[in-house]
Amino acid sequence: MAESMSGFTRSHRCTEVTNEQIGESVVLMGWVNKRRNLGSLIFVDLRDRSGLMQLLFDENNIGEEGYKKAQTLRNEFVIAIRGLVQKREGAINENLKTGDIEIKVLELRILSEALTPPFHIEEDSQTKDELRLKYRYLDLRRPDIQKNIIFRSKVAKSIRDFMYEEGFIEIETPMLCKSTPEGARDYLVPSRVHPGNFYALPQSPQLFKQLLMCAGYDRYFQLAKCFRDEDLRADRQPEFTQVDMEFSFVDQDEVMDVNERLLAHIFKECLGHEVQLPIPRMLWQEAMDRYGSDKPDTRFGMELVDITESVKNCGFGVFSNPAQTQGSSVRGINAKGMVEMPRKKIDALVEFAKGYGAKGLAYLGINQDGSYKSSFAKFMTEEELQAIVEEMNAEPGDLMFFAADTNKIVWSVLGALRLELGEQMGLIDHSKFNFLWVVEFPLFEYSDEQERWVSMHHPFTMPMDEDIKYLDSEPWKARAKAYDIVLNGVELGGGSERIYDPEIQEKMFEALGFTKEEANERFGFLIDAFKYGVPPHAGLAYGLDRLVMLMLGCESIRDVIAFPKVKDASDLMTGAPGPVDEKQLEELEIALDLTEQPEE
RNA sequence: GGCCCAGUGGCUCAGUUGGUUAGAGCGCCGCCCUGUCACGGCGGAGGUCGUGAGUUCGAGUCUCAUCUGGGUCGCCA
Repeated sequence: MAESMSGFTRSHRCTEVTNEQIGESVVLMGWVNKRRNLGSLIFVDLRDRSGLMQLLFDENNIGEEGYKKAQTLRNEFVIAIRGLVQKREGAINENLKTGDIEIKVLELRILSEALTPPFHIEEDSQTKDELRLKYRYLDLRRPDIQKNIIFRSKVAKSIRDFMYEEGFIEIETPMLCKSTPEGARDYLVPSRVHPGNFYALPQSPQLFKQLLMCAGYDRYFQLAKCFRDEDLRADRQPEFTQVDMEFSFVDQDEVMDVNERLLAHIFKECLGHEVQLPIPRMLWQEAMDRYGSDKPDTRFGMELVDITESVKNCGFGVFSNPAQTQGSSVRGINAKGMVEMPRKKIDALVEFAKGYGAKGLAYLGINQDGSYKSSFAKFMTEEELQAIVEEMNAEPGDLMFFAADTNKIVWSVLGALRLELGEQMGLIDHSKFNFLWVVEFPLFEYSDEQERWVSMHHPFTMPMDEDIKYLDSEPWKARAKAYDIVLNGVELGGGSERIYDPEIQEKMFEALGFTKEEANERFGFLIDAFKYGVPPHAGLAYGLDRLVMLMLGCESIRDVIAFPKVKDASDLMTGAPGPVDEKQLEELEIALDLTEQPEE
């Protein structure tokens, strides 16, 4: 039977009580973290979000009835106590912030009893995710998760402080939007009032923030919930939070400047870490050539080397054929000192490479005696091999891996292999925060699925001035005034200058294969808005979840989201998504046509 | 949609080449204990080995299917 807390007013959180209060009366409330019953003496570690405080129950202080009640305490009971702060008689617990004091309890109320939880409420839980997420409300009690969630709040506040200071206005944009089939899949919301019509949940507030610039708000920001109906990853959830911002009357450099200072502010404020400014910039092309990735992890080297020229005429067809093909290449990375890698491990890396589209992965090791250990040396002359060794800057003891294919595949394979080897070889310093701007992205990329050119960023991204001429004829050559901010090989955010010239916008739509009617149907309101006076504008958006994850060194964004979803985008705790009543569907005039019968 | 990994008391795990009654630590329950803090001592309960087929004299162990969770490729303007 739950007792009332009436008459009790909490005076402190557990770790807010200090030696200063010795002799004073305090009222604490919280959860029983641990009880140690010594017979005529009971110790209880009381837990709240601040930490732990030891309570002492002694029949001489609390009386016979109170002591009996204390004997019934179990883990996770919610209690309120009144007592006196005192110095510990026994040993001091160095592991606790409050390790040299305790509360001599004079009165106990059991506010809520608790079942034995299905797993221990403790730091560094080894419990399966499945169980943790089903009982997320218990998982969230764990001190390390609480630390993460509280830290996230601190980051959010730090962002708001900075943005307000810089003259940004926080404005909310709608959750119920118009579906625009460009980009990720939309989450759809049926309209009751307009049967057969649907809202879409925003993938980002992109169009609204551009309209806010049209409307003269000058500098806008928002911590915006965004939704994408795509498959999940360790760093991807179907709903996530963006730090979204847009500026008027600025160019790329000013956006980058403000954001560098924002990042420096957050890291200083929340971690006490100094971010070295300015953050280095790298061209997209350079990032791909050197790291095989548009989000390079610059915490270690092992860069890609292009050996296309030197294998053009070699006797190994796997190399010479792509080397002679436009848009293909042969490149390698050098795993220094790894020639002793067992064959089994090498084979595993070959399989790993195949997962990224490679047909195979060639390797060349130089033994200490100068002889080769290689999958292809027998197809080449000594001179040809020597040329490769020289280009790769290799010496005895090294093991090189090569990919030969289209550039796209070569980059993707070696980029992934580099990260894998970097991790395996322990080259990555996990205490580092390496920021990097990647700039001058291609404006378009070819979609094999849609068999047309699509925007790499979005259709409102401004081409680089000197590349506008390519829009009609050679779109693949056009670069964008777009920039990504990368931290430790993770894409933190991205942005661009936007098109505000209707002529260029029209050319963009043409290049993307939209007819005027289609463009009007999808984005008419934006095109119209631009006819009424639009300032040059640019913006950027970060993934807040990823930012917090990286700041805390977490492996998954689920560790910094209070109620995350699992791999198939369902919520193990609430069971969402679930079926709805017939009546609800009738109101929406929706009939289901399920090819697969739903489970019971 | 593809590939890889995992599933054994409440939790985390062990379980040999297929072979008696499936073990441990923690937790839980009971009794004892006045300075514990990984409290200690004694005793106890608790398992259709994710599920379903199959191979076998015999399956936690082997095969197939399936479910659940994780990672990843595709996908993510």
